[in-house]
Amino acid sequence: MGARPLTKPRKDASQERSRATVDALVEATARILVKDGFDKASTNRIAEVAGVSVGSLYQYFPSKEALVAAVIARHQQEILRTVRRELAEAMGLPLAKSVRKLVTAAVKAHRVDPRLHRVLAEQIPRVGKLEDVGTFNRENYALFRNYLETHRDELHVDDLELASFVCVTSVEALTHNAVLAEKLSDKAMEALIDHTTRLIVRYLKN
Amino acid sequence: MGARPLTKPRKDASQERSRATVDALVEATARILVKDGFDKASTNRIAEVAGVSVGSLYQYFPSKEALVAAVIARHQQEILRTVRRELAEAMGLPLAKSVRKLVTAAVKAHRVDPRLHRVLAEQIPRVGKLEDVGTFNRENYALFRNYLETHRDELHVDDLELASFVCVTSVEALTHNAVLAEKLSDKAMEALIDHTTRLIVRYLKN
DNA sequence: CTAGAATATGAGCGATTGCTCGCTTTCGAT
DNA sequence: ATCGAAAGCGAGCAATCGCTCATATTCTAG
Repeated sequence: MGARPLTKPRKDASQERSRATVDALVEATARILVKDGFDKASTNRIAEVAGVSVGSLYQYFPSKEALVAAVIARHQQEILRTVRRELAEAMGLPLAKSVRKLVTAAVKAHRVDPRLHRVLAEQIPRVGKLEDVGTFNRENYALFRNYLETHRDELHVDDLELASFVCVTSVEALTHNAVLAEKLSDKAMEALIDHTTRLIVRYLKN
Repeated sequence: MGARPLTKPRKDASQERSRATVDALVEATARILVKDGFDKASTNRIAEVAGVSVGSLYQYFPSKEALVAAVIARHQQEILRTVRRELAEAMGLPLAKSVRKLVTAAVKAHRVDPRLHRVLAEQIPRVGKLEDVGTFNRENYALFRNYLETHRDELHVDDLELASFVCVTSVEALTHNAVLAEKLSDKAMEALIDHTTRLIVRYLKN
């Protein structure tokens, strides 16, 4: 018993100096992850890049996984903020207009830090049971399901559960792949948004 | 000059004994990948599981990457066989019927070895520049684009390039996630196919 | 039968990994 | 000025990694 989870901080920083250390460590982890990938992100190197000793690292993070978990949490926090901001404006609009808002929101979310997002998407499955990740995805998912309920009378589909899965999965995949292409002009990006919107609206409407 | 690619076999096996060794190594790699993930697949362990010495491993594979590349190639080979079989029957049919065939083909492709497929999808990006992977994806992509050309008059969309991206990405993501859920009944699977077909057909048609 | 080519072996190298622990420095409260 | 707690340090350990190489075994062709 008492096997403490490996993703929780070892102790929390009370003084400001230590909070700066923690920040530097998370930031260094993110930067290494983006620049060189998961494998090259050793604890020694993270500490070095953060300008901190390994010992200090292990004062606040019980494992390498915990570091990555912290990076994920920070990134998701940022994304959720972005999404909610866009989402609020969409709720009142008619279906076609609001779907477009949602798609735009998804694009913006992926643009928060595309390269970090890519690495995390690839590596998250390997960071073991990471309760926050599942929670985060369910939150996104539930948010959209709730949106569908709101527009229920305008929809043709019967199974809202399935419809949510279809929409969220498609939009996520499309925006994810599109943003990672990087070399897209604004023109191309808008075309992508147009098509994605059309895809979803036609699927839902009758 | 002369920096030989790390994914090509070091030498090819001419006798049958050595061909068996190579097979055992690839098979062992696949099994470890599925059971314990990429990180746990050390060359020493692969050799051990294959019932072969590390030395023999390095006679045929110049690096760990080459091993994984071989697993990928074998898996893709199997998938391509599955897809082509289904695809041939779809070409003549009207849009609605043929799209359904294509979606079914995608599902079957993902069902060849779902758990291996998952690991590979996660790890492929890390196996460096792996020319065959890109080639494989483009083949899939081109195949569908070609299909769209065939039905051009039935379509509303103008930009076939973009339309291919939208369709392939969506269907791939939907089937991938659905198959990985694993606990789906046949009933649920059919519903998923229905919805995916509807999604694509409505998007394309006018 | 024999020689040489093909194949197989595994101890072990140098490098790197995640991480510990004894110790020092800095801080805040008195 | 003092002192305990908080924070920081970094040499270095045990484990593991990918991989080599000198040696041994098995095959095939003449």
